[in-house]
Amino acid sequence: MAFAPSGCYKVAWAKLLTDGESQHDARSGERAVSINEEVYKRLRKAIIGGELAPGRALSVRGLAAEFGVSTMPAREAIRRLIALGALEFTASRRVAVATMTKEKLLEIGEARLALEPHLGIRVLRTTLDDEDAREDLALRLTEIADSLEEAIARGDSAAYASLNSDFFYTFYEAANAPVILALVESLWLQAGPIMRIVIGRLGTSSLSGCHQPMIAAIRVIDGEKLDAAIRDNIKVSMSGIAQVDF
Amino acid sequence: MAFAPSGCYKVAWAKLLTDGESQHDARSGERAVSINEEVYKRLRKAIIGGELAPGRALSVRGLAAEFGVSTMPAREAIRRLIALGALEFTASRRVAVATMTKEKLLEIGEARLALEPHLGIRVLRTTLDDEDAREDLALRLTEIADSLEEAIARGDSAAYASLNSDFFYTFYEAANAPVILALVESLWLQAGPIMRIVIGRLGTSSLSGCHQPMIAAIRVIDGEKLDAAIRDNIKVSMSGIAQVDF
DNA sequence: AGGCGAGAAGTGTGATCACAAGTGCTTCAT
DNA sequence: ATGAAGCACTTGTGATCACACTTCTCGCCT
Repeated sequence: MAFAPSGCYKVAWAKLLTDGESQHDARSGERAVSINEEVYKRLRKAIIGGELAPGRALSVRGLAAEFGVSTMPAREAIRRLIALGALEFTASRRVAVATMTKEKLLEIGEARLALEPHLGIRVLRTTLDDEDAREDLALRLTEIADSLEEAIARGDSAAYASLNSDFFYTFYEAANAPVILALVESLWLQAGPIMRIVIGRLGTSSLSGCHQPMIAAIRVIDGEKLDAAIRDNIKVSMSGIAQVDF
Repeated sequence: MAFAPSGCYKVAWAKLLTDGESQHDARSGERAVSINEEVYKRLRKAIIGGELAPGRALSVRGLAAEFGVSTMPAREAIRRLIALGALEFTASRRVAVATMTKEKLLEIGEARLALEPHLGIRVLRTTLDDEDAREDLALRLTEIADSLEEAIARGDSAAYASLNSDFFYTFYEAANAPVILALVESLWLQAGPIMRIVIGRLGTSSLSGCHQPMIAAIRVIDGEKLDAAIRDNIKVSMSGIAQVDF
């Protein structure tokens, strides 16, 4: 009954719904985030992490049942992700994870190349005169990169996809650029599902060390090197996706 | 009762709700678009056209009443526009047209400069070996540009804002790049309201002839000239906005 | 007369029900 | 056994109601 009408195979991330720290509004009542926001965030994480295959059917009622909520929050979360291009309607007006086409892939790569280097430069700019913040960021990124290397060594493509998104999220959030970040997030939401499949198919071995140049460029505050590192990273990802057939 | 709780001044675009060709599904039944889609499209048009001032309060029930629909379609349209950054929550969890800050403005300008030239190049590419399509596009753009000049001559900033968005929409849709277009659309949705105010304040006189270089570049299929024309246009718009205080 | 508190109206959010349309499965006839 | 017709179920969409919270206003008390 994994929030899809048919097929209904139990997915591993179903536990995400229960082990998360959501329901404890009894905790000092300091923050009352809406239910639909919670549903949205978890669904988004699942999509960016590639835990849902492209074309994967979703349904309002199924998602609501899976999250133990009413249909309304599930509806709003789904509509929100549709607006961001992560989900889409099938020919019969049902909801599914957006499928990838060669054209869409080229567009996503082009847009990522156009936008993400700007985030990188902004990270350097915001941390320019705050060495502590810069070093803290580098350390956090190194930590994630280390975990990434472990995932690569294990051939754990699921962990890789999740950690890879964590890496860029941590990095780009430091850019302090919510508008551009939202655009990039939309792109990641669209690329996440197929990315996960590609990694699983091509293996993680060729991805070792991909993130080190970025960290190094941050440490030495070299905008050109950072720009090149980001673009290289995007190109590697996108060319990897392009190798699979749709 | 213009879909806001207080203030409630009658807005000119209220007629948009009634004179549109929405309800006639009796017409050959070829297309049954959902109500929320209709509400969304009209609200989006109003926002991009700058007919709603930044900070303008909206409400689900007010919008529903204005459109003569139930609260559900209004809700979904509002949530969708929130997801795209056009609307936002106020401190008291009410919905309003997103306000502009200097930081957001810089980000929007940066993103537009990063993305829109790509759409321009794609327009040239898609019409490269189809002179008829290219000339047709140029003619349609010229038509809009002529109307724009009339609006400028009249000092009609409302018509200018609407036609200007029509111009770019017509142009960018020819790029056949839905993913990138969606990103740009999000940026326009965020810039629309403030843009309209700026035009109204600074006047339309300085904007004459802004669109001709783009049309000319299309006709001679000159990518570099088109790129420069687009960037110039964006810079003019953004510097205009930057002149006003928030 | 002026400040203030209680109530009324309005808000977003969530839940539930109704309905048309689509899907797939069962079942009956050949 | 195989085909198709019919039915049961699921789907998205829209409508309506309930509820907690904010805001505004009108009337009351000092």
